[in-house]
Amino acid sequence: MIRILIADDHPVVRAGLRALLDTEPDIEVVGEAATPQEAIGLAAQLSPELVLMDLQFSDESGGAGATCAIRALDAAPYVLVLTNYDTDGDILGAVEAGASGYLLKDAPPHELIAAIRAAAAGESALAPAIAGRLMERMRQPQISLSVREIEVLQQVAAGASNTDIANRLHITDATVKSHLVHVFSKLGVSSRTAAVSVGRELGILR
Amino acid sequence: MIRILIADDHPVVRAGLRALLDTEPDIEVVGEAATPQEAIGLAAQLSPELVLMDLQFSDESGGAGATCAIRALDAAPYVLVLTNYDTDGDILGAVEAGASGYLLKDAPPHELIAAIRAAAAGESALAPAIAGRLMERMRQPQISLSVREIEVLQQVAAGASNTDIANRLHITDATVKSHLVHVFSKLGVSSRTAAVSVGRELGILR
DNA sequence: TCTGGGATCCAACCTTCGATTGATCCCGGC
DNA sequence: GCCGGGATCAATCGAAGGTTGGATCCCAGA
Repeated sequence: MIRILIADDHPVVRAGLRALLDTEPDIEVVGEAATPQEAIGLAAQLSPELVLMDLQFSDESGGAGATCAIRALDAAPYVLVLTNYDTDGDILGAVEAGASGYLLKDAPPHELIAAIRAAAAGESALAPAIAGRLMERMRQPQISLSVREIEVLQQVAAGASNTDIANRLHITDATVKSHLVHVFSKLGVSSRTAAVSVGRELGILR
Repeated sequence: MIRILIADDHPVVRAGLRALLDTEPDIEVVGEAATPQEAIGLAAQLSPELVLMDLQFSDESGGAGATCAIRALDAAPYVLVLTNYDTDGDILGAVEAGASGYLLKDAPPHELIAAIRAAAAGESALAPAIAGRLMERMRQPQISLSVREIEVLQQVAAGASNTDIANRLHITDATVKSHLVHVFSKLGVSSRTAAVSVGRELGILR
């Protein structure tokens, strides 16, 4: 019997998961959490074998932190991330936080249940689309921006002009441009708007 | 007995809605659709009294179009939009398409069921948060971009240059600039990146 | 030790963007 | 029918944005 805790802020999704999982004889849903905090508390209290964790919570504190906290518990349950989006940043964040798997909510039920069994057995379960993305990311050399470059890029994303950024960061606009050149080069683009777009995809920007 | 059609591309959500609604004696789920096209077809075929419609479908054709098509049917069922996000653009699109109500997926079940009963009775049902937003939007001078302007803005957000956009939309860059001038003016900005930033805040961009 | 790479800074060029003005066509409402 | 608004295009010009090149500083490693 696999004992499962569901953590999702949507009552509808919780009901759906429970309905889907109740048909499986070897799976038991032992609790439901509507917030990341509640998830951590219930995970410690109920000590399930697996936590089905949503990444997007309405209070924006996110499921990644909760995943991290749960994985740090004494009887650490496995965490299977179940989310709507397959952006690189989210995936990487979840994996780094210690998730055993990453599924999309539009996955067919049998895939979801197979992933649950795999994760409960200690294996890692990635949706095929996700696995592909991770591989692709591993293949290409790490894209890492310096702190300053990220600061500049954030200002750009907020709609600031080069001189705006220069004033706010107390440097000249020549320097801003210089930082941007490096950002462009690292992200493989050649305009500020494209940089913002790629930055979002990669999870550098929120 | 209220006969309902569920339209959502997530199996989990469909199961959840069905589970929640099955407990209500006067509500019957007569069908489930996983795509907007299927939703239109089943609505015509089953002629339910109400369609629970998701706005975000994976194939990006969107639930708004389906809502419009369903409302144009002979025995037009009411459409209750049920979605994750409360961005202004989505709400307005749904209301314009003829939705009787707009609910968020994180709404508590009793609220959902109350909304279903209200919508089936021909009343309009808005989640309180949504209603507030609509009110606020009505108060401040309408910011509405034309379809073409939104298309251009989306290209800008993706990082395209004016000539890129011109090629993709099969117009000249003079026209692109013209559209952008209007966008800037409507959004109260003076650069493409700022336009993207504001566009995101207003929910025009996703 | 010194050398090379990375981060930060700056300056002089060239290109693109945005403002401005003005024009035509089409469609729907008064 | 006339008017307004959306979509289309053109030409100009100054101001941003992007390119190239070079400067310093610091730290790790040959």
